Amino acid sequence: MPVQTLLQHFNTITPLSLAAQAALKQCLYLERYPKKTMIQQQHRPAQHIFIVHTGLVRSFYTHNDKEITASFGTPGCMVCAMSSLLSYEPATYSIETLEESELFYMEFAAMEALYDAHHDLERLGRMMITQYYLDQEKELKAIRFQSSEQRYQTLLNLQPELLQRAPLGHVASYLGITPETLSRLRARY
Amino acid sequence: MPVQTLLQHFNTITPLSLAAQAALKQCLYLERYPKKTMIQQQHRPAQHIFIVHTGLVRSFYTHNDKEITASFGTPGCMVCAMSSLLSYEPATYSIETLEESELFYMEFAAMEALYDAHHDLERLGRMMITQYYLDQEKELKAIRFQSSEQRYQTLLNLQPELLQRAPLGHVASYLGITPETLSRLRARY
DNA sequence: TGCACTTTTTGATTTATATCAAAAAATGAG
DNA sequence: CTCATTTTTTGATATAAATCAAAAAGTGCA
Repeated sequence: MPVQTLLQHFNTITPLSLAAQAALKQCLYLERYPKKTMIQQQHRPAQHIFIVHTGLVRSFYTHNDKEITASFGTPGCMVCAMSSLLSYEPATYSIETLEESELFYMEFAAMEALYDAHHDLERLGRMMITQYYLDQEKELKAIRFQSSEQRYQTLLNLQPELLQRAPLGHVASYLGITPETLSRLRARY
Repeated sequence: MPVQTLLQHFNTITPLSLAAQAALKQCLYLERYPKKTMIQQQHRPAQHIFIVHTGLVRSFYTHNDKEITASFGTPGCMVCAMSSLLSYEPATYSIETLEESELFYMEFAAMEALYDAHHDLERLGRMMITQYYLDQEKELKAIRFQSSEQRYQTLLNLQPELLQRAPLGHVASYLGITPETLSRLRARY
């Protein structure tokens, strides 16, 4: 039963009471989506948090009519239009599956309602956003101080399969470089 | 009584019970520091959160032996070695006053202890780190998509006084450019 | 008040990566 | 399977900003 695995995972972030776990479980759904399904549309209110169970998704936004990949989601990853959920404004991010995927989802509003009733879930929320902050800080420093080549190599070390499974253009914008530059980097390993 | 103003400010972020306010008040201290005082040293454990009451401070880290200004703190700003507080690792950030300043400070450990006792303070913590996340996201996009000149002009619009009060080199690294480039930008307004 | 030291300015050169352009390869619908 | 469309590769050129270098201006201490 996969929901149980997910709760287990949350429990390692911060211990959750049985009541909190039960309440959370009530709000979590698992669904299968075909390849190339848009599960969150730009300009519509962001409502859901997704957690990848199987498959591959990406979140992206547009800048000067170009799609910029913000993140890839592999099993275990939480993917959502974070800034829109947090600010309650229409989403600037879209999310789509790149492969057939099974995703947990829950209403963000439901999560917020649970915060009121369960102090430990509020703590979970705090710790998760904290982790997002720390990861983003790393990303900021990578963009500022590392060359295209260094960022490419980091990805190659940490998630080599992404370069096979995701189109080059998506990976390029994720790394903050043009497809041409990534193609050339790849040519000389 | 300035602590009262600060509590008021927190109250606008999320409503705090009187008990929570009283507990928080117990942990808050106000102190005056002369210009150029290091209030947080790199490599030492980060222990405090500072909130600027008067004056000007900056937080910075070193990269390739160069100091990089991470943020400036003006009255109302919270300044801390955030990532070290959150990760419990020795600070990679230093913090110093650029002018004589009055700062509120509190032990981060005390804040964490208060989280256990006061759900509403945990919420305050969650909402504050959330705001940090959203601000950092803006910064990341500015670095990725805006030119030096655009970032300079944004600063000029939002905090023109910083260019008078902080040394050019500090502002340059804050903007992610070299002092030479900033000097040239400034020359042609 | 003068002198060492630091910061800022100005100029010349280099460089990484974007942009523009077009060919080659891959993909997918009918 | 075939053709249209999209993606990737390859090449030539442009450019913003870094780097290197040195002069000028500013700062503070003795």
